[in-house]
Amino acid sequence: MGSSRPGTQSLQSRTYRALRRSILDGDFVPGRAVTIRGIAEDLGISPTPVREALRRLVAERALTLSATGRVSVPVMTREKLAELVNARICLERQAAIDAVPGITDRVVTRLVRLNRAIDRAIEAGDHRRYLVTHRDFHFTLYRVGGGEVFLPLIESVWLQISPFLRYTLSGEHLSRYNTSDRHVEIIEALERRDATALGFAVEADIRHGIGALIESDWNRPDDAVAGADTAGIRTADRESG
Amino acid sequence: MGSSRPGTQSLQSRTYRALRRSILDGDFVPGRAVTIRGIAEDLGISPTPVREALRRLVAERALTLSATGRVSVPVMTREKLAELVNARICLERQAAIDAVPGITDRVVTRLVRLNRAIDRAIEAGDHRRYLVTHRDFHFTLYRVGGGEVFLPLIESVWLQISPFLRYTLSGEHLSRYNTSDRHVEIIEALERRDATALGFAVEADIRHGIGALIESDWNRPDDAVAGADTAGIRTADRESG
DNA sequence: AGCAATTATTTGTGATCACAAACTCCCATC
DNA sequence: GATGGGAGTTTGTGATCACAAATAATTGCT
Repeated sequence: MGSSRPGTQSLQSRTYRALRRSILDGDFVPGRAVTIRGIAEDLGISPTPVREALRRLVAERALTLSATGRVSVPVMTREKLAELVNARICLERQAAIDAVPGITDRVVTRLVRLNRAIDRAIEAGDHRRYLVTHRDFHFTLYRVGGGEVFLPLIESVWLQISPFLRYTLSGEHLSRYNTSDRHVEIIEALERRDATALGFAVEADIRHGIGALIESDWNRPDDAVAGADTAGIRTADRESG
Repeated sequence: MGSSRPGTQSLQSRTYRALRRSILDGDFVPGRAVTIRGIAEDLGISPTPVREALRRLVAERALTLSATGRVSVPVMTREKLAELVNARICLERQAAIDAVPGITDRVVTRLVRLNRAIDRAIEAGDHRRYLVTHRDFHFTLYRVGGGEVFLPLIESVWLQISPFLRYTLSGEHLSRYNTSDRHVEIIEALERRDATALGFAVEADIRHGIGALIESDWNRPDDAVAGADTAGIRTADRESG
């Protein structure tokens, strides 16, 4: 329909995916406003599909909609972060446990390989690569359990946390709070097909990986980070002058 | 903006709310298709706000989007229902536990009153009133814990279960599987501010309330139910001929 | 009558436009 | 110099239109 060639996905869907990836990769700075026309111009399309993509991200709580209709990247609060950590523990522990019956050696091997990739990213100080491989590790595990219910819920939580990770996983934090050790626990529990141990390992991974950051100086000013248009997405300034 | 009077919410928002309520109240029959133009005509508005409202509900997994762009009410499967029950247990147990510190006698009194209203609805065989009061009971509890993270997640799960409840909570099922007893356990745990007991009570409520229906004959044909336009929403037939 | 091909209708998609609310910027005033 | 008001700009909203894909209806053939 519309002016799309057969086999090509809808513009709104591609826009959504591009924005979503940008958010997960940490390109979106909390507090900044995202305008429909701004993104539409950057992508060379009309505002219509952009509007829908943004509304979808708002529905998934990745972006917030102000009372005046402005879409912006949500600002993290301590209370919200604590809730998000709790939600991650709830959902991901269950998703991991549900995955146990479907775990094969092949999956474990892949997780081991991903874990090495995470270590390499940390060693190289590659912030973006760390995010991608870390995300891949977790969702590779959760996808085993099938999960047309849990996966979207977990993705929503990750989308809400991702813009905040930009502050915490940069620079020295990247090495300090690395989650590799806990991932080893996860892998060991998987090799034993031990659901209980896996649940504890996942909880420990989340709690110590992100939960430990609740009390750190994560409320840094926006100007500490720049270059938010890595994926061709422009985020308009909110407060300037 | 647009042609809305000041103080009036956007058309898309009101449309979303109307559709959402219809879904939660069980007016949407699984398997039926919902068309943008159909709803727009019923509401006397243009397709634009309806499209966005539908996409938002799709994002919240209340409706599904087929590969051809058709929006329809999702059909429940056993696997999906089992997952939804698990998700409810995960999320709502945690939300209830988080609510304990904020519980006041006033809240408990209100829950007791709502529980009586649920009993009255069951006694009267009032299907819709049961759904409304039952929902009010649970969300009154979960709202105490604040929860700008948990509440949307829980609402998403409820939206996914609601169209299915239409089949189970009608007729004799309404009295057989009533959840009043478990609600009493919840209230007693709240009076004692006992978070652990509350968690178990919530889990038992969900597991016995809906989980017990997994094995019953819930896959009834669509023609068993009619009159899906109680809230002025028309749902177009999917397969006809 | 049963079935396949064709036509007709419905439906989603994306662009464009008009409008009003919100925001920005600038200047006058205290 | 800080503050309040007003003009200009930006931005979201909703309606309308054109187009193509998908579905439904119909026709024609065996």
